[in-house]
Amino acid sequence: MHSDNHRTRVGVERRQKMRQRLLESALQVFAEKGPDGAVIDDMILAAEVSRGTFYNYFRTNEELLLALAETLSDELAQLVDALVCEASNPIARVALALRAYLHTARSYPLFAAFLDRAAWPRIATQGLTLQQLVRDLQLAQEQGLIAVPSVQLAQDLVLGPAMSAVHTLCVGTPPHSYPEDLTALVLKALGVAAEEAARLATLPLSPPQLPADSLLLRAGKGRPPAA
Amino acid sequence: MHSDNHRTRVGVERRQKMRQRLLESALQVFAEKGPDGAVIDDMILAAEVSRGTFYNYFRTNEELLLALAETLSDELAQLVDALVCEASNPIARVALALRAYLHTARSYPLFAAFLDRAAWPRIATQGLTLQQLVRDLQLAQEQGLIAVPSVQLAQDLVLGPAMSAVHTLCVGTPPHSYPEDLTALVLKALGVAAEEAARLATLPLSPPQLPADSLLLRAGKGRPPAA
Amino acid sequence: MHSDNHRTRVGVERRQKMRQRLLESALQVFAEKGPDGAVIDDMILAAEVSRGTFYNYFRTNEELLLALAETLSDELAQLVDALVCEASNPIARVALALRAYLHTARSYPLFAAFLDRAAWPRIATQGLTLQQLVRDLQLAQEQGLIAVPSVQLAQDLVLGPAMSAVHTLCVGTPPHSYPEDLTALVLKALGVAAEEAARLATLPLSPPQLPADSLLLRAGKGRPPAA
Amino acid sequence: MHSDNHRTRVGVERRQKMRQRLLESALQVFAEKGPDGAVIDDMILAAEVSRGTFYNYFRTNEELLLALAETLSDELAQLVDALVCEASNPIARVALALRAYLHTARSYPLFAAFLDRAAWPRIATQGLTLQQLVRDLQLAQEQGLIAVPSVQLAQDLVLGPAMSAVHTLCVGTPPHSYPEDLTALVLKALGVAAEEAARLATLPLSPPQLPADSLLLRAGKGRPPAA
DNA sequence: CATGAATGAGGGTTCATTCAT
DNA sequence: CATGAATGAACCCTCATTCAT
Repeated sequence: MHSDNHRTRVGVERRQKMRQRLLESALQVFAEKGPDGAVIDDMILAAEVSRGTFYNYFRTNEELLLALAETLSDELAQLVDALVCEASNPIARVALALRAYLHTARSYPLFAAFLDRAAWPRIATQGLTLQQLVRDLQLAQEQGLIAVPSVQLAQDLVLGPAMSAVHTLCVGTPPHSYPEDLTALVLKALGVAAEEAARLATLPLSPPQLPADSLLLRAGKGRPPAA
Repeated sequence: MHSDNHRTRVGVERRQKMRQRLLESALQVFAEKGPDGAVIDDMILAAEVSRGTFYNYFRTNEELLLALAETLSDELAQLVDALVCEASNPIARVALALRAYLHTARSYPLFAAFLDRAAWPRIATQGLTLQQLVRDLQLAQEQGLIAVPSVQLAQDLVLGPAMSAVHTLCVGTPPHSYPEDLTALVLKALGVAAEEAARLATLPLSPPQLPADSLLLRAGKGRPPAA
Repeated sequence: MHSDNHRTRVGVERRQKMRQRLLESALQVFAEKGPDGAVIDDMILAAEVSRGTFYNYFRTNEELLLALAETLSDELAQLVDALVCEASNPIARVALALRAYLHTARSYPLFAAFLDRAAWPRIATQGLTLQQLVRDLQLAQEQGLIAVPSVQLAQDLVLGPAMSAVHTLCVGTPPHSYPEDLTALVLKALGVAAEEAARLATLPLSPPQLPADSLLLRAGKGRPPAA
Repeated sequence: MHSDNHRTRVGVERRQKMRQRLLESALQVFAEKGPDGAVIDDMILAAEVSRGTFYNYFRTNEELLLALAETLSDELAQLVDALVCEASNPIARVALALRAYLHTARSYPLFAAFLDRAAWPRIATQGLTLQQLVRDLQLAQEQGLIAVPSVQLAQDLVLGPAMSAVHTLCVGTPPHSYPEDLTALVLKALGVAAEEAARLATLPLSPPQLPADSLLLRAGKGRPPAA
């Protein structure tokens, strides 16, 4: 029958909607209270759903946190990939990714707060789209684009400042060029020559592309990304 | 009478002992479970004291955490100060402090784990002896020893990698020269010339001096600091 | 849809039931142990509910006590009002209210015990239906039906003996006419002439009317009110 | 030896002092927090003694409460007896006792607060010197000085208003003649003729005599008893 | 005796999870 | 599926009591 398909499809859509609603609320709650301070009551109050509904979608708060991290990770990966695919070499990709990450954190304060409170080390390590970045560092090293004693060290030199900068973005309003400044200096640490670092850190950045139903867009209400 | 003084002194000493015992256990527990996973029961089990005793010394777990952070901060500050006082200029002091921090983290895995789980951003920001480091960065900038767009940025470039490296130390065993390698690259990021960075990152480091009743010594049982 | 209303209504009813069950148990427990001796465990044991359920209805034991006092106060007020509305003048109403109060205390020993243990001064003052009584005393004074130096004094002369008599009812079995005897003498104290006092203290008292779901009825299982 | 006696005597005196100090503090604490809200910590803080010392004098808080009630009871009895011994007949003694009780409550607010919070029904019944009053009521009835259906009823008509008046004294400042007014009306309730009641309620009241080390005097700092 | 640290039972409160409607 | 009441384990905190010094 046709109506069965219809019923099913409508049902699936509604399920998606509810799931997104929960993720959206979760982002706000986790950003505000941190992963250990947030309790299920906060979630259902924020989402204005019943307790039972929560459990129809997630079995624990931890599972919700992971789902949220995964969703954000995917969106971020999309956003970064769109930029990075244009780039010819690995170190340029690293520079673009780092800047995109910081710009996103600045444009979406909830995202930044979430990263600042929840991400480290629980999340950052395990997923938040940094796999590609690590691979690019590896390639850059192999291709002689950077000169570091070890790729591990390169990671600490990229991720550490990134993390720290997210915190800075959360508690203050650093100058407009902060992402680019930081990127340039990080590249210098990796052994890129000063002029090349400056160039790579200021490559034109096409405006971020987020899917229409993006969590960041919905929850963030983001400030307009810097012109 | 003399006995009153004696009684008082003995009492004070015993109180100190118990307090240290609690701090010692707390370091282990916080290192293992993190500040949000640790409950008071963990503390009193680890310290083998009664529940009431806990409350005779600390009103909440949070207060214990702060006391612990303060104690560690003080010890670390002592340790760093002893090294740093020899240094002639601010940027050399930054290099020494960073290396000392990482060496300490490597020598005392409990300390590293504590930092990795508890320190960011709850602790690192507010106290863990980084005040001096921030001041030195400021001075270095003023004296033209480093060249960064802002001191805030310099902070992110020092503290971020430090934090990240502590995590690396916790989960793996990077090469022996990791602290020096990282320090050299961080200095390069700050604008120090490569040779000067290498020199500053390998200044001789006198062995760490900890007070006899040091928490690190007692709780850490630390590996022998690398020769 | 109709089912939503139904579901809601059923839910509300069940909530009411549970609340009444808790109040009923609370009356027994408070009557037995007093407001300061009763702990939440006593409540949940008596009501045979879980600890969590208690907190779904009341946040603290004190809040339960207040809710109970309010409920009893309301029932008592209803009961008294039904009698008193027949009365033509304020002093007659005072007499009827006083007698009704004592009869109720005698008919419902749990109520008496509760009053004896909990009521003074925590409850009596603030609510237990005595507002009307105070107003009637005021009116009586204004209309010259009683002659006392102050209404405050009149209050002490009515409420004091009432309270004291409740205690007497709790610990012994005074003669059948105790409420009427006491009422007559109290009226005399207020300046009512002896014969008039006797008359007012023995006006016919229609049988008490309690709502079907009355707490007194359910918890008290009351002795049959004296014929 | 003589010194042994000396040592013993000095010791006994010091014990008395400490005991009185504890009782004095206890009166303040019980008056403020009530018997169920006061904890041993309150006592030792108020008395500025150590925890151990408390237990050298009283085994529990309840025991302290009883000792305090007994002490106050004794002092009150002394005070009342001194007045009452002059009185020729039982009903005059009742009047004097009631007035003395209320005057004392007014002069010593801590005493009044203690009675208001602690006395009923825990204390009043069991000791606070009302034995004599009950006996006098009995005698008065036997001698035909009062006319009440039962002595029990007479008790409720005297003690109830007394209690209630203490509360009134605690929360407000009734007119100066309140004790006498109340006494006169109570006597009328008991069947004393109006003029006789007025006369008995205004017999001259010699100033209260308290022992030099009276608890009331020390703790109360009493307002000067009304002229 | 005075002291105050140590103890642990008792009681309060939260919150994740289940389940009947 | 959505709902929200019921549950109880886990935690937090207080405070009476003991006891070595």
